[in-house]
Amino acid sequence: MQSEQSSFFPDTDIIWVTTDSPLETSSNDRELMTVSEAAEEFGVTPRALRFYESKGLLTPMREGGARLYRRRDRAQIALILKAKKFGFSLLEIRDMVKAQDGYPAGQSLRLSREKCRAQIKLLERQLEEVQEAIAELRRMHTMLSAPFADRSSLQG
Amino acid sequence: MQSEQSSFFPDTDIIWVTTDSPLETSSNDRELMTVSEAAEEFGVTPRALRFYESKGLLTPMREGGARLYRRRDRAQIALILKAKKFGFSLLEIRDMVKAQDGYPAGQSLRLSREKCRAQIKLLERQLEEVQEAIAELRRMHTMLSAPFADRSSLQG
DNA sequence: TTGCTCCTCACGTCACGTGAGGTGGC
DNA sequence: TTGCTCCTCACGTCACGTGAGGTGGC
Repeated sequence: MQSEQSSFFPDTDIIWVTTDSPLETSSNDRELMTVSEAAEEFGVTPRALRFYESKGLLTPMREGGARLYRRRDRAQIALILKAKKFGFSLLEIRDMVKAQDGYPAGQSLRLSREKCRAQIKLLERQLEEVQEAIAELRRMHTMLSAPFADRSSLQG
Repeated sequence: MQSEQSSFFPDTDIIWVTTDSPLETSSNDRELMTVSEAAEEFGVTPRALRFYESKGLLTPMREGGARLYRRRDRAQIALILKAKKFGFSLLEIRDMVKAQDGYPAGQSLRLSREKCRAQIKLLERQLEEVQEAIAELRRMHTMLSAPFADRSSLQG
């Protein structure tokens, strides 16, 4: 459970995922926000934010039952969405969130270089799949629609 | 329910999705195959094929309960997987499968040009997302891991 | 009889969507 | 009182995964 490392040089096998600015995605620097406001802010649904919370990714304030999202909660949301974009599951993200606790600078997700590499590989494969699909759909769209039309006179 | 069209020139707003060869993906020209054999052939699980069948996408032969996949069934599987790669849902694919009934050449999926265009747009958006994610992960991987390391001396 | 493949339920998973029914403040 | 947002169940969706329990032919 203890992680003994050099006190000066941090673990080089660990990458800390951060957002450039705590709230890079918006100019909104309000102290507190409701679910629907925060959801709106990040282009997700209130349901999604409640769901992330139920999975332990988020812990907003409460005021008589109602959720209130502080700046740090919103920074956390930004990190979650970034990790999701990277293709990580909510379970993986939860672990990355938990692992940020010991980190002094606060808002950042712990990610091993190994896992980073693996994720790049995974996304690269996805990329190829999508590129192939687009190419084929374009070819089909360009071609005459009917399969018995003479295709030989057309370039793919 | 009736589709009245020019009898000579087929509907130009319809694209027929086909596989280049009935069984392009394999050199296996056996008459009949079991679930696990067919699944193996296409790199999917037997469960997936049974699931597609339960959704009305597939109708293999039966021999005393056991499923037997003819060449046309396997050609159908190839079409389904192609459509899946294009990003269509099984529900959409089912409709495309149903719409192939009136088509004389048999194995092909009906797809409107409009929907084809929309799908290309959708995949293009996906592509950008994935490309951005890869770029950012690569940047992070290249950079020194710690957020308090001096990044200014490194190019992204 | 053992081993292998096949089968049909049927519940689990992942990331939410979608009502249902109820509360709180202007 | 009406209207709006908030809340908590809890079931639905999509594309399968994963046993559970049973059958059939070599």
